[in-house]
Amino acid sequence: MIFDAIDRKLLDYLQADSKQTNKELSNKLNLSVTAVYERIKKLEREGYINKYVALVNKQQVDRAFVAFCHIKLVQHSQEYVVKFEKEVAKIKEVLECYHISGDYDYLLKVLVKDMHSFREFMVKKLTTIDHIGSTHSMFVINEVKHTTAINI
Amino acid sequence: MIFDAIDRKLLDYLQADSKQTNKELSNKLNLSVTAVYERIKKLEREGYINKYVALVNKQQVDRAFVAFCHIKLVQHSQEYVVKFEKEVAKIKEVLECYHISGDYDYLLKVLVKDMHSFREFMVKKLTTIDHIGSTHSMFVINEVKHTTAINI
DNA sequence: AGTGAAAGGGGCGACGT
DNA sequence: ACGTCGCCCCTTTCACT
Repeated sequence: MIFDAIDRKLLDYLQADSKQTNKELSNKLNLSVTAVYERIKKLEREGYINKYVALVNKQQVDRAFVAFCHIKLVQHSQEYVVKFEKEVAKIKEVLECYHISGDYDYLLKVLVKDMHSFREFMVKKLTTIDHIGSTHSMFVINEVKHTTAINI
Repeated sequence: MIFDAIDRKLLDYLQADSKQTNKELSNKLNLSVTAVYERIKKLEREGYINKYVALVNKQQVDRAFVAFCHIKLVQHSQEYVVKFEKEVAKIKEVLECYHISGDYDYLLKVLVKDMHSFREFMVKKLTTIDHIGSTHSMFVINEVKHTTAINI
């Protein structure tokens, strides 16, 4: 499949604002509305675009406290790993979880209301998962940059 | 302003799929189309919804290699901090940058094509920024969970 | 792949409850 | 705050290039 400079621009625009009309996009890209429409459908069909979502302001919904948690398992057997990953994915405060290289096994991004809620999260949710060896938490002091847009 | 259970559900639906029509949403919420419309406009107006975006499949656009970089500055003077933050925000491979507590000052999320591109990124982009003391990189082996949706 | 016209549906405003 | 009505515009398809 062809993926040219126009497609790249289109993805750029859609990653910045998916509510633009095809007409607006057609102006920016110097194409007809139908051409834009066809290209977008192609990008969706071929899996370039996963989905369209609304991004919520975390301060507004009382989830302004962001923490990253490093986690080490006591053992790395298949059984422990699978179980941990299954359990952690269920926790709603955990937006992201990565199996990573380095001193720790996992890195989690956690969103809660405040430090008190974080304590609750640690005690009642995270550390109730079996086989966790040790954890190390880092708190976000300031969000310098945060985008969902991949620059292609 | 009132923010009830229906608004919560609405945000939930829109965070999962923002391309749903108000008609579909009205069915799920047992409301009229206009009521849904008014509520969404209210959520946008009050800043609950920041924006609507397309989420791109990183494997499809050759950015499947994800790394987290810890960074320590040589000094923490206002000048160094401001300059570092300004420079790092400009780098297109850096999707996220957080000022954090702990041993290191910053945590970066970096998206590149492969290990070779990562090296290029480190040598040509990141470490050319002044005042960086030390860095520590962790590579993502597996993405266990990754969502943009905040569970309210 | 791109264009333009035509049909169908949804966004959005006015008004009513 | 929610519901009904109606217009306009956008999405989507079709025929043609």
